[in-house]
Amino acid sequence: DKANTFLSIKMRMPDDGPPSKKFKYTLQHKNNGNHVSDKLQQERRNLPIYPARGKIINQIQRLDTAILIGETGSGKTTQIPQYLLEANVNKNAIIAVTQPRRVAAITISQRVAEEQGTELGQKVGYCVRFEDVTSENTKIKYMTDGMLLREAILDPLMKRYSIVILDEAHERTIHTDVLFGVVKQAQSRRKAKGIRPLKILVMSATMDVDHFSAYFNAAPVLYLEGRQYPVQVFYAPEPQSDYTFSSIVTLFQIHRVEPPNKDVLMFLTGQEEIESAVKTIRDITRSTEENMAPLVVCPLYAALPSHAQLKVFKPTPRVCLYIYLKDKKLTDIEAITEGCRKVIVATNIAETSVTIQGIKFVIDSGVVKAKVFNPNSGLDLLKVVRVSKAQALQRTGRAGRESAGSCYRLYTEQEFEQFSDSTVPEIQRCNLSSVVLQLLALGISDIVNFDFMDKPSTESIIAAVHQLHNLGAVVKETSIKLTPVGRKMAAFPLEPRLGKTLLIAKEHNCLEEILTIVSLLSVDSVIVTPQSKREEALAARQKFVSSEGDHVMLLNIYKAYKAVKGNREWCMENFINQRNMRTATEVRKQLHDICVRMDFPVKSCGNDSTTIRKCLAYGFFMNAAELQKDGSEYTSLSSRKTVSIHPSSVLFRCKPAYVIYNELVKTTKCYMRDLCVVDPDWLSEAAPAYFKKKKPGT
DNA sequence: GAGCACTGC
Repeated sequence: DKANTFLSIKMRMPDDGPPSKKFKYTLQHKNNGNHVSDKLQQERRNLPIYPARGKIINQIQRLDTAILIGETGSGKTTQIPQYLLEANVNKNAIIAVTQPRRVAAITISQRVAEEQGTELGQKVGYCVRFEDVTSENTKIKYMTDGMLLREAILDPLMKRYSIVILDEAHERTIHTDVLFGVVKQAQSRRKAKGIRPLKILVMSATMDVDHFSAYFNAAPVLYLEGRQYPVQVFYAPEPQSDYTFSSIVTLFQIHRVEPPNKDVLMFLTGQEEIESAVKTIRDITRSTEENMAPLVVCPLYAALPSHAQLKVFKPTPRVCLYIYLKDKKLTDIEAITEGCRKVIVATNIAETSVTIQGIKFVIDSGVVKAKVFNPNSGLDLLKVVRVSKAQALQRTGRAGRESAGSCYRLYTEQEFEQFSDSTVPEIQRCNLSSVVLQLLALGISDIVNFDFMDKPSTESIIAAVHQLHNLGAVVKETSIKLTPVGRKMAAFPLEPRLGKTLLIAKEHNCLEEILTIVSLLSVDSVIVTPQSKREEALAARQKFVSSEGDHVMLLNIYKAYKAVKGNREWCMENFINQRNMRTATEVRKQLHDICVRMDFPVKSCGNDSTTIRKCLAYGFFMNAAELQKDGSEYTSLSSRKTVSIHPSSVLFRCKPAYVIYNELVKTTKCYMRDLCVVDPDWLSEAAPAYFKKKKPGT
């Protein structure tokens, strides 16, 4: 019945006109087959960045550090490394170009290799986790920011690079933020030591230029012009109480008046909300009496199976003519026959990670689901919050990538003015234990005074150091120092607790099993429980269940998965997410290789699950809880807070006296997720000092 | 008896 009111929102233009000049043309990457060079070279010369080529080279030639502002797609990411290479600004050494995402590093390097007329992995290559496609001939190396950071642990001066380009710096990923300080330090140390100079190029699409420049010792800023398409912005005339409803209303408002070949991108917050909106939209199109063009509705979020994600990229099909022929004029039909409309209902995955062709309309709810971290409680909380102005702008820009478009903001202009300018950098929002461990491994001991562009709070740094201290990774002398244990932990791409658990497993000769468990804990859940087939899923899972907890069950699942060689049908039948299982297998292989390199004997303890649980207790003693006297709930041993067993755990409805858990999530209650039954004696053995006041089980 | 934004090593 809500559907009948869908003209209730009237949009109006902002007083000062659309902020459309911000949005620029996007380079379309096409594979041109065999006759590469001439056509590709011509395409390169046609890019808006091309006329600025000489100037850019000159500037970078004489500068140590430069900041380059240009919208995504101005061609800067593909062209600038090539310009520098062609003018040999890199002096025959390697140019590193970082990207926040794997897929970007891979696809961009493919394109650049093509433009250079070389095989990928030769002059141009890429390096991301699990994949190193470079050789000794590689001069331009695209890589994830996290990869360069990990390399820096082995070589803090980054000696193999003469130029480091930090691309998409405005995204402020935790890795880019740490790299800012690390490259700056490498540059000045190399200068002091008389080693070949290191040039730093920071590329960003941000408006926050002054902040970047000030941080890099007033580095000059180069601006890039690009082609642009205007996006008209509309605001809601009054605050909206139900953004999902308003989004759907707006969609149909667009759908009734606009030519149907123009697709719509709608931003909502999460899987459940998206699926319900998709259903509502489909129901309305089915039940309406109006002659509307058909709508193809596609949900899009990261957890969606990849085959369903691919639907988004399919060209929108031609329209079913018969719907319109009966009472429409021919002129109307012409407009309609260009295609029916596709509407994509997405999370913020469509802001940066996924680019869809043909979007002319964006509907922005103005909200996003974000992780909020509280350093005092150590609790992560997933909350629906307002987007930042920068994020809203990013969403708006998605409407103008190929031609002019429109963006409907489901908030008033006054509300927009209240949004924060930019999203709080990740480094100020999350648990820092991994970052602190990495910085210490890089030889940086004074973390509180490290040269961050935006400092994380002192409390969160102290909390991280504290955790590392409890794990025996650091000692506090005159300064904070990494112990041999901490040094080994830093070698693994794992959060510190999991890294420590591996080291313990080595001592207990059960690395074989713990490698599996740790890998499964560090990827997204491999267990699927669809609402519609809940009973079926639980029945299928029954054969893996263990009374000792979720970790042992995960191990059982992995063994069964390996026994059928990762068979797809088996995964379907057993409600196992094959994609995440494959990732876990890759993680395991990587961790295994590191163990071998470090001369760790990878031994199996067979079916001795007690040893496995003991290792987990030794590594996770900070995440332990005891059953309360009345047997109803648990008390966390570290914070003395009341916590409960998450209903997804195999231990739900069981009442073991002591458990350790992988993580705590706060929703309606404080829930422990991924639990393992432990003996209280193991906890006090693991950390006698930690449990000095009260020994568990006494 | 609950509910899982998005990346990355």
